[in-house]
Amino acid sequence: MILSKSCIYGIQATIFVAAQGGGGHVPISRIAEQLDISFHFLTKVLQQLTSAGILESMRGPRGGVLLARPVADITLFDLVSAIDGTDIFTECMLGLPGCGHAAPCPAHDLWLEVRNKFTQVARSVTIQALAERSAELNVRLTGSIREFLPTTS
Amino acid sequence: MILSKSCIYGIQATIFVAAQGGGGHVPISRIAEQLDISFHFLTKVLQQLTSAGILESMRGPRGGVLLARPVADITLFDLVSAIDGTDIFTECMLGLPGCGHAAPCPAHDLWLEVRNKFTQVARSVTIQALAERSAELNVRLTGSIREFLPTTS
DNA sequence: TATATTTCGGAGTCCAGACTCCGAAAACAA
DNA sequence: TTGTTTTCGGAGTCTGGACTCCGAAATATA
Ligand code: SF4
Ligand code: SF4
Repeated sequence: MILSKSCIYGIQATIFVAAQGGGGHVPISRIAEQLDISFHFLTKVLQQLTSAGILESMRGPRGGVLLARPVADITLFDLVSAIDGTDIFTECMLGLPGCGHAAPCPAHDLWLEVRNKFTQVARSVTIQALAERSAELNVRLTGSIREFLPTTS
Repeated sequence: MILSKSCIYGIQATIFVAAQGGGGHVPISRIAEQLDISFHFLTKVLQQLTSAGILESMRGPRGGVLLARPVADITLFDLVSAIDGTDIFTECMLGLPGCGHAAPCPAHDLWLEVRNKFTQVARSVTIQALAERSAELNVRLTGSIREFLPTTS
């Protein structure tokens, strides 16, 4: 898996919050319930996003989290960086050690193209785009594929 | 890390074997020593490559492993598939579940481009290309970067 | 044949990521 | 104020990947 589970949960949750319209705070318990993620675990992931300035949180009744910035201003790159770090955008995908210290291996230019395209895509995909689509078809965010299968009963 | 440690070790070892010219069997103990990899661990990784038909092994004195196919015929794709599996070439890099069952998310086409480029590069990079270069500069394969630094003593 | 060398195969240890559990602090509502 | 809701923070458990260890099987050489 390219991205960690924490990261995927963070992305899903952020999309969900964005799709709620931003009227008020969304309690983490509801996000966890809707997306079928462990509440306690999701709590810690979203704490990372709040401390990264992507979400704002409030405690108490009617508390929860909301987006700290405009939806069009939050990209996949921001979320991945905040949770998994930026290594994935800077490391060699090949993983061979000792890079950049001597002449590059023959695959270098090709890998660089892949990595740059990867980064460029992550920077260009906004939460807004993802949220609009996921609002149309309310699927894609829940881990279950059962709802896509025709009901035989 | 995109590729597992096992996979990276397998790639490094295969390059090393290829760089030896293919005269005879190369003992795993020597590969492990030269590349600074745990011998017992590397043994298991190379067993995967032999069972995948990429390497051939022989026991006993003057035993070891050698390439089962021409160097120009072994690609990174082969090695990664044999050790880490093909998931990385087929999965969504985003990791969102439920894919392909309903309309794709807005990022789909972009991610597909990245994944296809990734696969294409992996298929086009041969062990021959990597081995030639690593034979020139005998570095790049050892994990240590000490040898790249100027010796002050 | 006897012996040294080397891969083969399985079992065990160690650690980080994934996930759980519990209590405390903050904020709203009655 | 009192109680309820909710995030915050830390500590604990579980699992798979990374790595170690040991004995057995195979093979070349003397
Ligand atoms: S030279 Fe480039 S492609 Fe080769 S191992 Fe280093 S970063 Fe990766
Ligand atoms: S639709 Fe495409 S990009 Fe979106 S989650 Fe699925 S595979 Fe990934």
